[in-house]
Amino acid sequence: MDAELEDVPARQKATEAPGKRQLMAAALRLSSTSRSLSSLGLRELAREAGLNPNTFYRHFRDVDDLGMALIDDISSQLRQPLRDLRREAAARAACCDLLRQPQLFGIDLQRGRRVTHETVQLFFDFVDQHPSVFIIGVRELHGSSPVLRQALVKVMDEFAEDMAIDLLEFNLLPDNLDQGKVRQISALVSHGLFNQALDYLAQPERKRAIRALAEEQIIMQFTGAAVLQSLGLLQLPEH
Amino acid sequence: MDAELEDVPARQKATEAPGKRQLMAAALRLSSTSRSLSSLGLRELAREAGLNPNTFYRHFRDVDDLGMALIDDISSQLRQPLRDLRREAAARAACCDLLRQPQLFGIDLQRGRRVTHETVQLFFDFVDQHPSVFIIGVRELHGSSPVLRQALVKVMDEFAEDMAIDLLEFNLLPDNLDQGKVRQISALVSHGLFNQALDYLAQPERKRAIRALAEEQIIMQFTGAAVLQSLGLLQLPEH
DNA sequence: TACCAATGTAGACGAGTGTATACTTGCCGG
DNA sequence: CCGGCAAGTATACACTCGTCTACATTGGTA
Repeated sequence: MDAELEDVPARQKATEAPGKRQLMAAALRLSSTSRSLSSLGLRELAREAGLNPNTFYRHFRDVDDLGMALIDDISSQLRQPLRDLRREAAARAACCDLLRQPQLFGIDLQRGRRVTHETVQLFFDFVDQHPSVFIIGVRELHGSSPVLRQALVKVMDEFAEDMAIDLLEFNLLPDNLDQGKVRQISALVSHGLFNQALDYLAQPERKRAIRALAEEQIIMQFTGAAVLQSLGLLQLPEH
Repeated sequence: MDAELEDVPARQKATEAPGKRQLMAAALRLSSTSRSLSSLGLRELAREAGLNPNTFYRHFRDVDDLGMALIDDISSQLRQPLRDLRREAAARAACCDLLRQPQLFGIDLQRGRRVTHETVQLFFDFVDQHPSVFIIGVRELHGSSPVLRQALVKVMDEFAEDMAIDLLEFNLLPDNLDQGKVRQISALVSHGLFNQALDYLAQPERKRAIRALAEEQIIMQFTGAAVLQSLGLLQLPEH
């Protein structure tokens, strides 16, 4: 296959057909209000996009196919920015601790709390800026279409993997916590974050509370893992 | 194969027309495979139930109405059994500890691990016996219909509330952990359990691994909460 | 210039859908 | 025995849907 088509600086080169983009945007619009992706109709999408129904066939096989394209788009839109976010958060939180703080079971609670705070704030800011993306993402992650579900699981795993890498690189965890465990916790934390993003968007009046809650849960999860690990009470992760 | 909506123990005898139950069973059957509840059609349901399309109107206003009825049914089918399960687990796990074990930050880890193990095993056994119920439950919890979503959030909250009550009653948590905190953790744990139930059903080959994972996550969450609480590092729960 | 591939449009077909009106059947209190 | 009532049935209508075949408009290229 041709891998040379991908290095184009303008990302959307491959998906540049106006109609295609209009259809994908229409899908985003329609399903972010109160519909599931797989319940969208061919003609409905075309109508929303202001196009002829048959135009759909020029770009997609069926609605699931469009869903996959949408998820690919979402994934590449989210992964790098979120990663940059986390690095920025870590940098910002680490700027002012020149000396190691008191440790508890190998964990530096103050530093952990600071970087968690920054990460969570930036994450939810990001959610605020891309609401529909998160809405469909979480919807279809638990949805009825196996293909979309699997694709989104992959996106989430990548997100968790990135987080694990950063955690290891920035030495945010006690040394004795092995790598598999870090991945497991990262997956747990990212699942939690994404799920809470839905509540966050659905209940604007509780936004501050949900942010605080998310922070606390993350702290709890890492603390629990660190304590149990340092006591040798964690089982080996079975893949 | 699916005998989940079978015998009615004279609970809601007055409101049970044969056709109504057939329609609800049909909805459960159709949506547990690969459909979302709100995407089901009037005639489709009637066909599956072997009834005339118009019979639907005798019992429901629209598909969401049927969804609500289904959720009510599910709720009353799940709540008490799950509660009994948890009590049984606590009793079974407590039968053999006459003396208090060594405590860490106010938490009795061995006892906690035991009761967690029993609870998780019984929970997943229950999931094995009522697969479709959990599939639709979790699907629609993150689904696109606001009414169904809200109804299921209520079901989950009740489940978490029951769990919190049991936790307090059985003294499974350190005394310094205040009641609001217990509720919060219970909600977290129950959300986690229900979500993992989906993975559990979707990947039968990983059943054992998922059970172990769930156990461990629960232990982690409670440990983290207890440690942070005893260090006075938890914020007050808002709301 | 002429070709051609990609994109978008037009109209039509059959199947499926939600819903309204009208009919049949079984049951239960007077 | 009767009349009402709930549950289920039959038929019909207007509409949307996915899909098919055929046609129009580009822009690049041989």
